[in-house]
Amino acid sequence: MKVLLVEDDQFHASWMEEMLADALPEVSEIFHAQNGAEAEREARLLSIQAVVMDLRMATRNGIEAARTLWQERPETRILFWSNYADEAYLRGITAIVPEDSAYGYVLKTAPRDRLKLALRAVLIEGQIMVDREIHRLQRRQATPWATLDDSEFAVLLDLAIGLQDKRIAERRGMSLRTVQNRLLALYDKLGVDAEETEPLNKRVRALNRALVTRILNIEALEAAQRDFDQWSATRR
Amino acid sequence: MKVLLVEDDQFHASWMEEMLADALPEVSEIFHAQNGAEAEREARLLSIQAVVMDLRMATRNGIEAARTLWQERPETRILFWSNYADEAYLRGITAIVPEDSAYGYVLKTAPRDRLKLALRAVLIEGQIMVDREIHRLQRRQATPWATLDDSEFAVLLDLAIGLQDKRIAERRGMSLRTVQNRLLALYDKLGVDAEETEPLNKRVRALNRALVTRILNIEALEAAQRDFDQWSATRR
DNA sequence: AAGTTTGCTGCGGGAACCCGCAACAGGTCT
DNA sequence: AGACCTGTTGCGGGTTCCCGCAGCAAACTT
Repeated sequence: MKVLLVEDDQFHASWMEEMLADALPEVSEIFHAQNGAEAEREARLLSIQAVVMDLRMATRNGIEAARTLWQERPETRILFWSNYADEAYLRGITAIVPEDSAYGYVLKTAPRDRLKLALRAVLIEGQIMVDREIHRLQRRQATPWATLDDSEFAVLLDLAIGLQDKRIAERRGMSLRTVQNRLLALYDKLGVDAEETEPLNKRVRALNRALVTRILNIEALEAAQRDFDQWSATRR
Repeated sequence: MKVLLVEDDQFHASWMEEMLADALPEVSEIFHAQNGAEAEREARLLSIQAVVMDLRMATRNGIEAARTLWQERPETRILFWSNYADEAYLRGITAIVPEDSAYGYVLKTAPRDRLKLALRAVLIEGQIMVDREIHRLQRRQATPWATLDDSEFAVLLDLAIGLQDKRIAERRGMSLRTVQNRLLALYDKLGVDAEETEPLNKRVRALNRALVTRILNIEALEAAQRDFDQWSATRR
């Protein structure tokens, strides 16, 4: 079996190569890409069906690359491997994973055994496996058990790129007042104004809280901007 | 000479150890800390005067640790060593570096030679050395040569944590209108509304742009929040 | 010395935002 | 069927924000 390793940090790359050789004897060849663009090219060229993918890379990040890979060959198995337990990454991934594709998400800080387990589960067995740390680390200060639903998350993204209520309403096909209701829910769930003595600018505060709690990260902002630009181009 | 290496990624740590041994024969002992808190403890205990410090760490980041170290022993020489060329880091550092202290900032992607050079320049010679990549990478889309001055940056931080105009004015000792003038300058320099077709929420947009251009990062938000909490505690 | 620039400030108004109140639709429970 | 919950929408008003206009003082120019 051929495996493509996408990772721009050489130390992590060589550690992972070693790990692959150790954990998966059925791997015959390991290919290596330094960024998302290379990954897309190599996967196409070599008919890769098993990938270990870093998320944060300089030129083209793991989620974008994965989207392309899955568009071209939905049965590709991808194990995402990241330093950060950002919910934004997880949402980004689950938004693009095709029906019945195998994928996984492991932290780079995970112990050796768990990583090996994940490699086998995802790349060989075709299972889905997500490091539970990712959920655990969240919701430190945000009101607990308050998960954003998809429509709230969509509004959060629109808020984050700076759209006004009216624009969000247009884009998402809601009335102005509904958008504002979503925003109220967001302010509540993100803990805006909770136990604050002074009044704050709620919109900015919501973005701030979303970032600090890792519900969003900067890459998610960039991705949201691209989506919006694309949508707004088609609409005129 | 004793050197303290503060780094929570084991691969990077062992690479740096090797690099230190190779580049600086005058180093007699290398100590190792996994995070900022450990670093403060060990430096105090061992009278460390030369430090190589990662910036992004789990429990206590490099800038906070450096502040403590420099408070206790201002002549400490610190080489910061980071994956990211965020202007926010650089501002954070220059805000806390004492008069005539030696420090440096090198990217982890820097070639071997440049790293060795920086190690020697900062730790042995006591010079100041900043990787020029850091400035180069900035200002992709922000209006060029538009550097924020200190008071603008301060207002940006206040905006970022969600303060309203009136509060910012109180905190910074400016009139309301002056704060708003600063905000106008910020909107301009950050490229808010530049070549946009639709009207946006300027405050949110400003924060978004500051993050995307790496003038701010999430850690800077967290730090600003702590500063503010502290300030607001003393004021009542 | 008179003119010019630059930064700080108040005033005022239009737009956006926050949000309570109430009406209404569709689904669920008793 | 009637009571009830939940999500959507309009209305209205108090607040904050954005920003043009203008006055003022200090610094700088000619």
